Amino acid sequence: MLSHSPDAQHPTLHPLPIVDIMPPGPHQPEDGDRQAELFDTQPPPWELAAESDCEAAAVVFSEAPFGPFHYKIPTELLGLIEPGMRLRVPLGKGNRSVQGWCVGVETSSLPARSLKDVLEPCDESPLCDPRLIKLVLWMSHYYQAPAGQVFDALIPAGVRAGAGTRQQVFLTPSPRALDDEQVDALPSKQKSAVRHLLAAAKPLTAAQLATLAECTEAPIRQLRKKGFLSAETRRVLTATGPLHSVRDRSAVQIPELTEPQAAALSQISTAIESGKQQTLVLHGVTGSGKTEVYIRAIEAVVRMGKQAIVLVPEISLTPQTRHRFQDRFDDVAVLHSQMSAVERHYHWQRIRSGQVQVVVGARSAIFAPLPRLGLIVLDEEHDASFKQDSVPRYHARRVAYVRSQIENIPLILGSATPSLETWHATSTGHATLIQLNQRIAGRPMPHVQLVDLRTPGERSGGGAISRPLQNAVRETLKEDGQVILLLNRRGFATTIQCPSCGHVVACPECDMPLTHHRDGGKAVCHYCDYQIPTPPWCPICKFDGIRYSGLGTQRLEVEVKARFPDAKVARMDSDTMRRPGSHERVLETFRSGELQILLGTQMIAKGLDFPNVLLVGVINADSALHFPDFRAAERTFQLVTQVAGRTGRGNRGGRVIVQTFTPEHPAIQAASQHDYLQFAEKEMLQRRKYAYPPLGSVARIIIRGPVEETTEAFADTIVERLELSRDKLSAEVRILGPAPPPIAKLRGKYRFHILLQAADSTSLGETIRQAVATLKPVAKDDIQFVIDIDPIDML
DNA sequence: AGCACGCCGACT
DNA sequence: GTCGGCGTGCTC
Repeated sequence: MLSHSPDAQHPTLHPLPIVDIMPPGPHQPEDGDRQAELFDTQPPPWELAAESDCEAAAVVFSEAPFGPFHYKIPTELLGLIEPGMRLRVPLGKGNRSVQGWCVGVETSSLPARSLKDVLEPCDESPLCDPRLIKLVLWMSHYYQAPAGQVFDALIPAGVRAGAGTRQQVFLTPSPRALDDEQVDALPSKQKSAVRHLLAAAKPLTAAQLATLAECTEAPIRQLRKKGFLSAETRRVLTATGPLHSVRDRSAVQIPELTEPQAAALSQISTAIESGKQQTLVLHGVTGSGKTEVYIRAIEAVVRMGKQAIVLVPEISLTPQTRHRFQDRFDDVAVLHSQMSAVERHYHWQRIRSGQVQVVVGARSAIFAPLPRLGLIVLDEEHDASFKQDSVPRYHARRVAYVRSQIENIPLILGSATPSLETWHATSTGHATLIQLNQRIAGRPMPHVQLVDLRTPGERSGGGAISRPLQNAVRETLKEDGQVILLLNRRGFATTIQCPSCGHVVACPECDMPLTHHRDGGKAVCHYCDYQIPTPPWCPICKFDGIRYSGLGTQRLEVEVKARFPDAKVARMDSDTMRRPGSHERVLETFRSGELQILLGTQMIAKGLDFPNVLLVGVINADSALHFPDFRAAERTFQLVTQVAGRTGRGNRGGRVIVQTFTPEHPAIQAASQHDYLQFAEKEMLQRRKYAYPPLGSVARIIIRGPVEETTEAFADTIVERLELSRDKLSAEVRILGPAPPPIAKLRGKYRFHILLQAADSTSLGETIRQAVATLKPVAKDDIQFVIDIDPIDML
């Protein structure tokens, strides 16, 4: 790993650059000094041999040892090797040949003897330009992931493998072929072939030339042997078939901007013209027309001859979304998850060649190699899918910010419910706030009614659907309207809530809800492992029917079908939507009006625009609220606000019913009043109290192994080392755990996690880096650990 | 990850 | 005495 093995043994070479970029949020101290120290080690004696000038390539690998290691560029390869290419190099005692990524080429005085030679380049040209390499090195450092693995995340596998391409031999006339006398002396077939090749004025394959000259390949082989033709091998695209379709744009209607949209656009245009990095937060209520603002901003960028990236949550990448952009720009590359390796490679090449104006895609589209990037847009920036849950565990929002810094271009973060990180950045001057407070066409926000489930009369016979919601569904169906019912994620975390007063049993140290353990009468905190015996009655109101369980979508579906036997119902959750395309099929049926009730988890809360949805019901707002995660209130607010935004999109208005045991909770109150500001201010106080982000930094280390005891013991040793490195750095870092996470056992492995908190991400990162530097997974017990910087959930 | 080194037990 | 177990460390 780049940062795990600082280049201490090669002080005569430049250490790898670490991008000096501060994330958004509170100001963080410069750490240049501390980083300089990392490289400031005495050279080993074997390095001090006679020096001579040479060029060296710094190389990182995707597998251990991760490097960076340095290799001499042999004279025959001078000028052919550039940063961003893959190289084949010898590694280890046996000099086995491995592939690595070149991250730098340096001319310096080197102990030439001690370096091995690069064997060969694997690419004709770099797969990554210097700015993207800078981004890779920043990610590798910040997320503590091997740089080689970051490259693998950056460059699609299809591109690395050259999917859809083939090595082909191309023929060009050699000097001898230009000599008319010599050509005239050739046999007729050969003469004709040379003439055709000269006339073609471009390199041809043997097969092509044979067709042109109406001969077989035999005369062409003769010509090569006689030296009339020279051959070069090139990789070319051989895939056939429609790789991208062009849409008919003649009938496209361009909507007029509302006044607030025009005002927002003019602020964005100023930023674009400034030619500087700037972060703009477009806070627009659901249905306020943010996408049209993005499109206009991108049009301005395109007029300047530049290009843009639009990132959207995976779930929003529907044909409708891509058509909105394809309708307005000549050349849009849409990167979606169901793409084949060949398609991906094809679009990647098009993007890199500079012909694409706009790239639309999910998380990984932030790495699109546009040569003249002028703007990055992150729509629904609060969405959790922007965080990758495998190495490198990056957040596209932060990576987008860093890329916008490297490229020196504006970044637009858009949302109806901005993350508190983003919100906080607007109050510290790291970002500029732009508001869109009104829906387009003067439509009102839907009315939100809270149903207090603590009132016994509201619940009907122990079911999930209260009397008011049941009545509302009935009325809506009678009016030929459609209904969306939202049920929160499946209840694997069983929190303990009193059905009488709504109280939730929480940890005194972390303010996290305790969850009930199946295998004993214990209630446990998943942050710090605080434990108490499960209370038999409510500690506040003494009610003795305290409950522990959640509710599943299947059960709800049965209930809905029983109560509304005449309605057509469809269920949408991760279980029923496993097959690609099934998602879109259900939505299409719903749009057509064939279905009356759509039932589902969060995936139905986002971005759907169905004018006939007159009622949205939230079955259990509390299960998200009492999830053991410091972002639970934020999630609840976002969820309720977003799902409420699915109604009132036509001329018939719409309403929302939210069922809850705690209607007085600030997140639920604020969501019911469509009041983001109220929510953000209240929630910020909570975060401040416990120094949770954005008022502090959080990291998490997950340890997993097949045996519970040894896994926990390893977690304990990590904690010891963390404490040691914290004290050595005199960093103010709070270390919690190890504790069992909400998912304590996954795929047969026991899991533990350690949580770390600090005021600034630098000291937190450094504490982990040093603790883990010489630590390796216990291979014999099959115990592994993962570092998650800025975790987005704690499962 | 792979490969060497090295330090203890069972064999020709 | 040596062959071989796998714990530890290094790979430019």
